[in-house]
Amino acid sequence: MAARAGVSPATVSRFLRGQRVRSYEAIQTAIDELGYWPSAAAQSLKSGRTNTIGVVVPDITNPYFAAVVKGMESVTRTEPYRILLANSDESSEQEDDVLADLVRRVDGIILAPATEQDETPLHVRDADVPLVFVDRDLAGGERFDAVLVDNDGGGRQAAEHLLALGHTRVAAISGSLDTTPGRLRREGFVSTLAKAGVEVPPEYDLVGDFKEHSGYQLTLSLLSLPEPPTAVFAANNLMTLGALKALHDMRIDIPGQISLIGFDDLDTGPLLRPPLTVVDRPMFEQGVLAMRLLLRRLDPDDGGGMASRVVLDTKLIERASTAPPGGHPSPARTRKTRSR
Amino acid sequence: MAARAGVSPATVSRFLRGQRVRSYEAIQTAIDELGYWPSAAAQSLKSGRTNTIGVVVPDITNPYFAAVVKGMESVTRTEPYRILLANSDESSEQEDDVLADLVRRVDGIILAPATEQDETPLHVRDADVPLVFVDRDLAGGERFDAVLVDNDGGGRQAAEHLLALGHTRVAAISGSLDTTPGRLRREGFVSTLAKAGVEVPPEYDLVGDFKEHSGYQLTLSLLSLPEPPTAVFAANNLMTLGALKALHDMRIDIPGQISLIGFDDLDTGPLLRPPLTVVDRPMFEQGVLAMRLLLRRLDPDDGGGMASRVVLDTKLIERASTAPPGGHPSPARTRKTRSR
DNA sequence: CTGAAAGCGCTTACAG
DNA sequence: CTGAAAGCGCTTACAG
Repeated sequence: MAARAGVSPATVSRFLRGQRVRSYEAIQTAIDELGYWPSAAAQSLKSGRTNTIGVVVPDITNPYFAAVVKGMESVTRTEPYRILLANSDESSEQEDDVLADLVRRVDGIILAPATEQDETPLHVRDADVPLVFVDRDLAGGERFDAVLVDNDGGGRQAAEHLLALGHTRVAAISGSLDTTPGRLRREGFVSTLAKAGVEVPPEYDLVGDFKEHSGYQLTLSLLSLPEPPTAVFAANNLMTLGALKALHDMRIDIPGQISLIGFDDLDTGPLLRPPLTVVDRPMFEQGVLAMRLLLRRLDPDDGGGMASRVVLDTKLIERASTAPPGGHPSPARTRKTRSR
Repeated sequence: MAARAGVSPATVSRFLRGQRVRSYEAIQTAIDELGYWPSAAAQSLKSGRTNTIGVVVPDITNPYFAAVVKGMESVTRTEPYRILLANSDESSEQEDDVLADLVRRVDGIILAPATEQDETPLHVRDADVPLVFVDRDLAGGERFDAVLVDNDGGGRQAAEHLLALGHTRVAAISGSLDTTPGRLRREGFVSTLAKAGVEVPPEYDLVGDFKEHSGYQLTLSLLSLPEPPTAVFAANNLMTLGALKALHDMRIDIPGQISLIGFDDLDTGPLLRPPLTVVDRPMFEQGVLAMRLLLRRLDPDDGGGMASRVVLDTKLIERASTAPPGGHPSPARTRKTRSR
C-alpha cells in the first residue's frame, strides 16, 4: 500500500489519522485503487485495544434481552465499538467457556450471569477487562458496575395487586433461585403475602428456570393439585407465556378461574387472550445504561472510581388477566386498560 | 510469560498447541499464576484470521431475526468462531457504515440486506471476505451463497387461503418493495389473486417498511376507506402485530369483519386475540444453514465452488384470524387449531 | 525438544 | 513534513 503510493507506511498512517501530509493525493488514489483498509488486528496489537465489547446474555430470543442488546447497540453505534454477542443458554458452563474466550478479544464485557454463585466472572477483571452486570447480579459482585431493577419491589407489586383483589390461594412459579431476579422476585412476592397473612404453601411455591417450558410444566402441576390456586405469579416473560399456554390447553378461564400476573411486558401483551397484567420494567434503557457505564470505564480519563450500582423501578400494568378470585370473568373490552 | 517459565516464547506457543514440551510443568505453573491468555490480536495478525463472523440484520428485536441469530450461534458454539452483531435498522446507510468496519474485523459476513439495490455488499468480497445472504437477496447477488425462503410461494399460499374462504375484497400491506421479501411476497400474493380474477385495487395495495408502526398506520388507512377490505395480508410479523393493534383499537371484529393473515409465526401466535393464521417458515434453521455455508467457505479445503442458493419452503398455519367474508365470527375455542 | 530470528501490519518517538 | 527503526505478541521454518 505504502509502496503503491510511493511513501512510507508511517506517512500512510499519518494521513489516515488526519495529519497533514504532502502526498495526500497519491495516497488517496492508492487507497481507492487497492480498496485498502488498515488491519484491525495490527492496530489492536499496537494499541492494546480491540474496540469490541463482549455481551453475554442467557438467551437472545428472549424479547427482554433482545431489547437490552438493542439498547446497548444504540450507544455503540456512534462510537468506534462493536458488539461481540454470545448466549449462555442459562448455563454457567457455557458462560465460563465463552468468557474465557471473550477476555482475549474484547475491551470490556457486559454480562447477565447464569447464576449468582459462579466465581468465574469475578476473575474477568484479573485480565484487566472491565465488567458490568446487567439484569442479574453476582454474589460478591458489589465491586462491579451493575444495572439492575428492583426485583424485590416488583415481586411486592405483584403480591399487593393480588392481595387487593382478594386472593388468598396464591402460587408463584419462580425462575432459578440461583439468579438474582429469580430469588428476589420470589422473596418480594412471598414476603409481602406473608405480611398480609397469606402463606404460600410448598405445593404453590414452585421453581423453574426462566424458560417457557418450565412455565408450562409448573402450571400444569398447579392445575393437578386437589385445590389449585386462584392466582399465579410467573417470574418472567417466557414463563408467563408457558403458563398462559398451559391454562389455554387445560381450558381454564382467565381470570375467571385463575388470575395470571407476569413479570416483564411483551410486545404482544395487550393482544393476548386475555391481555396480560404484568410487572413491567425498562428494557432498552437498561442496555443503554449498562453500555454507558462500561464505556466510561474504558475512557482513559476515568478515575477508576467506585462501582456504580443502578437500580431501576418496576411498574405494574393492569390488564385483564387478573380479577377477584372466583369473580365473573370480566370481558377484556369493558375493563379499562392501563397501558404506557 | 515465557520469562516467568524460563523458556522461550516459541516453547510456550508449542505447549499451547499441544506439542510435547520438556518444561511443561513450569509453563503450566506460569500460565496459572499469571492468568495468561495468548493475545487474540497477535494471533490474528500472524494468521490473518480473526475467528469472528460478522452478522448484520435489520433488527435484532424482531423475533424472526433473533431466532435466526440464535441458529447461527448454535453452529459457532462448537467452533472457535464468535459473532459480531450489528443492526442496520432497515437503513442502507447504517448497513454500509457497519460493513465497512466489519470487513476489517471478521473472516466472513452474513447479511440480511436493507434493500436489494444497495451495491456496497457486492464490494465486500473485494476485501476477500466471504459473504452469505440470509432472508433477503441482493440484485446482482446471484454469485453469493444465500439462504432464502420461497417468498413468492408464501404470498401465493396466503392468497389461495383467502380465495378458498371466498374473499374478493383483499388488501396487502407490504414491506419495502426494495427488499426481496417485500417485493416477492406482494407479487406472489397479488398475482395469485389476479389469476383467480380478484384484482387488488391501488387503495388496497399499500407499502410500508416491515416495522410495526407501518402495519398499524396502513391498517388504519384501510379502515378509513369507504369500502374497507374483508381480508388483509400483512408482510411480516411486526406489521401483522401493528395491524392487529389497529384492528383492536378500532374495535373491528376479527375475523367477523376483517380476516387477517400474517407472514412469519410468532411465539405468541396461538395465544393472541384471535389466534393468528400465518404463513410460517423456518427461522432457527435458516440461521444454521447460513452459518454452515459461511464456515464452509472459510474452510481452507473449500474448492471455492459455485454459490449455494438454498430456498426453503413456507407453510400455512390456519388459526382463527381468517374466516369467510362477513361470516359469523367463529369463537377461537371451537375452531380447530392446526399448529406445529 | 528448543531457541533465535523473521515477520504479520500497524503506530510513534526520534532524527532529519 | 517524512522516513527508518523499534516494538506490540504471537507463530513457524530453520538450525542446532
